[in-house]
Amino acid sequence: MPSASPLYNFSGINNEIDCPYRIPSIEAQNDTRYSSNNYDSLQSLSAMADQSFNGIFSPNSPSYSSHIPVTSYSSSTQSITSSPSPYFTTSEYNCMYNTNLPNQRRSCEGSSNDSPFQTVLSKKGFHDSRDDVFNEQDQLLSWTRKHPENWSSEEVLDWLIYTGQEKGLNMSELRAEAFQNLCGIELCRLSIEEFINLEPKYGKSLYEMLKHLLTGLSFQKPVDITADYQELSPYNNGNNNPTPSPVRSHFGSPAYHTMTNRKQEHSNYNGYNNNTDVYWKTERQEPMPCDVIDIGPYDFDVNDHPAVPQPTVDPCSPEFDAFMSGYPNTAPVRTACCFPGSTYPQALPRRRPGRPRNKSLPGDEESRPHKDKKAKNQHLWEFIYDCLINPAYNPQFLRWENQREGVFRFVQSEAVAQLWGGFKNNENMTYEKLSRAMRHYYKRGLLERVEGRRLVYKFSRKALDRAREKRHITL
DNA sequence: TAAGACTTTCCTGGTT
DNA sequence: TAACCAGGAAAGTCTT
Repeated sequence: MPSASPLYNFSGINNEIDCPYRIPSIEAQNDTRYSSNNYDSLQSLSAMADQSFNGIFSPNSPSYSSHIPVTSYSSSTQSITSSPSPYFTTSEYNCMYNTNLPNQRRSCEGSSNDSPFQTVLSKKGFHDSRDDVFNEQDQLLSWTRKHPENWSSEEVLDWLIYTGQEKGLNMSELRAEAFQNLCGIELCRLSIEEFINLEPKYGKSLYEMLKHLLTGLSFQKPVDITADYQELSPYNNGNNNPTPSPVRSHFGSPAYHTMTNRKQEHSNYNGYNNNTDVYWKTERQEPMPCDVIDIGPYDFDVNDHPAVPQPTVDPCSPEFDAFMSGYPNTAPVRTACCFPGSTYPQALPRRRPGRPRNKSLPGDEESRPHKDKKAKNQHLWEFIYDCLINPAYNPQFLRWENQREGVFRFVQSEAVAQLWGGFKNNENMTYEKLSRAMRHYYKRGLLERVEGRRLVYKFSRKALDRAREKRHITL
């Protein structure tokens, strides 16, 4: 089985499939200029890594620098090592920075070729592609945009490496591989003793840093979820912020409207407000005025959480068994965020299917994310069905109205659209578009109209039979 | 290589 | 007014 991350290769150690369906944020595009919530990024980041990035991470830095930790795994020592140059700029991305000396730039001529440590860039063969660089950055820093409980096993490692570097741990001694089979929720549930057991030398420090990180987080109030949800949410720390979800606040306007306006908004935006709370109360969605990879904000809300204990699928039911069958050796909580057969998208050059966006729209070329990853080959209606039988998404995002008859309802239509968009590597997906695709199924006899009911659809018998047969579900 | 399937995007117009 | 629904049209990828 391949390693969970192409960046970490622990030979001989089993990795498990991680959560493939994640709501991508608007800033999960090729850069992370789209800051996105009320989480005080700089404060929490400093809690995790008290080294200052000084000018390098200054949001208003005119250098337009982007930074990315660079790590590699040594097959000979079975340990992860960090490049002495864990950062590079995208404007000069053949130049390297020293994490321990954040302001000290190394020679631009000094590539990693002289180093036993492999860099991201060297892994990519020094593609002269800014897009690839951004994608890689986004991949390595994706953990910064989620609650730790939402981290995939890759992101656990990303956090581990990043934190180890920033805390100045001896990375050659850090047993990162011991954590590689843990997803975020499992990591968060580890006791200090278990941390130490996994990593005798640094386990205590890592545990404390994780707890520090967790206690520094603030969470957003769900938009469509009931008060019960609030109470159930493990993130409800009594400090719910009424700030609308950045993800959902983005949903309100059609994509073309966003595209149309973004460039203008961008051009009008005169500075990044470090007070992310204020930033999000203004519901700004435009990019920050520089290409800084902002490792601070967590791009998630409580709705993007796999452990919400509201399953409607009876754990004893055949559906649940079918759902779980793809993960024979994993715990329910973990498998609840996974889908059988799903893997992380491969970074293959490819155009996104469908009609190209109107190039005449202002700002299109700049705001349009680069979708170069291969989308999974699954049909939308099957995706919807899978979500419906997944307690991680039902009833949080969509739910059965009549499971036997195949009638279901979108609870958070835009969130489902974002899930679908994430699945297809298309961050521009909206419910508008998803619903259009759904309506095509009427003609094909896979969906039947449910008159007079908004957000309610019905699988045809044909679709139900096909889906249930494929998943060995009997009702 | 072609054709059909499928999805995405854009759009207009209508309803709630 | 916003959100949703309906469906035509175009254009792309994917599968066979």
